[in-house]
Amino acid sequence: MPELPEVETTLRGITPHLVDHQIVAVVIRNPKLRWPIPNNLDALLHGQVVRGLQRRAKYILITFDHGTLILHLGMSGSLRILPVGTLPQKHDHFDLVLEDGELLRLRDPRRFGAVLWHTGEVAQHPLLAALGPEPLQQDFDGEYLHRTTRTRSAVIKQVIMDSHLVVGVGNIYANEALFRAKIRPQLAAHKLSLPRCQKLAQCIKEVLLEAIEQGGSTLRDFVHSDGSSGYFQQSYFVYGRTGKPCRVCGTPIKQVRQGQRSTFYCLQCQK
DNA sequence: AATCTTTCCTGCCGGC
DNA sequence: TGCCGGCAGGAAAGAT
Repeated sequence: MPELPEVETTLRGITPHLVDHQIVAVVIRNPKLRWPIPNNLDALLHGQVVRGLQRRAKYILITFDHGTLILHLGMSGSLRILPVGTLPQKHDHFDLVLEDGELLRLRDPRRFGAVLWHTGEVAQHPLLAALGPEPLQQDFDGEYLHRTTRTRSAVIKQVIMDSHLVVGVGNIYANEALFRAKIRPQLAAHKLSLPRCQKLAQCIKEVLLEAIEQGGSTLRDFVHSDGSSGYFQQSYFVYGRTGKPCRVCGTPIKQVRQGQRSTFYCLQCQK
């Protein structure tokens, strides 16, 4: 379940192992992800040097002189740095082998992830071109949220999870941010006042930043370890806590269904 | 068997 | 009537 904080933590973990290193082989064991992994990647990348890594939304972008490798972890993907020769396990679909004896390995049991190649300006890739602002950047703020929700009659939780409006807010952090902002998830987006939009934008930033910090401390050695273990053991205020007492007021946490997703909230704290 | 996860796509709606 | 933004629902795989 990689949400933005886990993608950011992964990016920070793998970056020093990749930047300035040369690709000596690309291994595709199963190309059938959300879209097929291009079968000419080995020819494209052999001998090329990684120039940099970035994150855009939940995409990891690996920059080369002649193009960009775009990775997405989907719902179940993880990336690890391992010594060359480490035996692949069942869902290890893709490796980038480096000249220094390490490799980057993608594991993705549910195969909703992606490995794509793009030449030219990566921001213009069809998957990236229409994305909204990054939640942690300054151009995402209460004024922006207020302005862009005036025409939106959908419920606020759905709207903050819309990647055209703002990227990187998945189900867990949408629930947590709304709790922190004391806003009912089923409120129509256009009914939120400017002050409440400001509060919500701030809370989205806070929950994501705190999760990134926690990821950084709990997953410091994730690169060589068993992947996601531990990361999502952080304690939530509402997510997954149906029927348990609200950590603020004690009222049992309610669970409802919104757009095929579970929503958790406190009837007392959120209005 | 239902549920959970991400995000793109299709089809439909109402407003102008 | 045609266009468009907005919105709901569906789809993908596998573990539990």
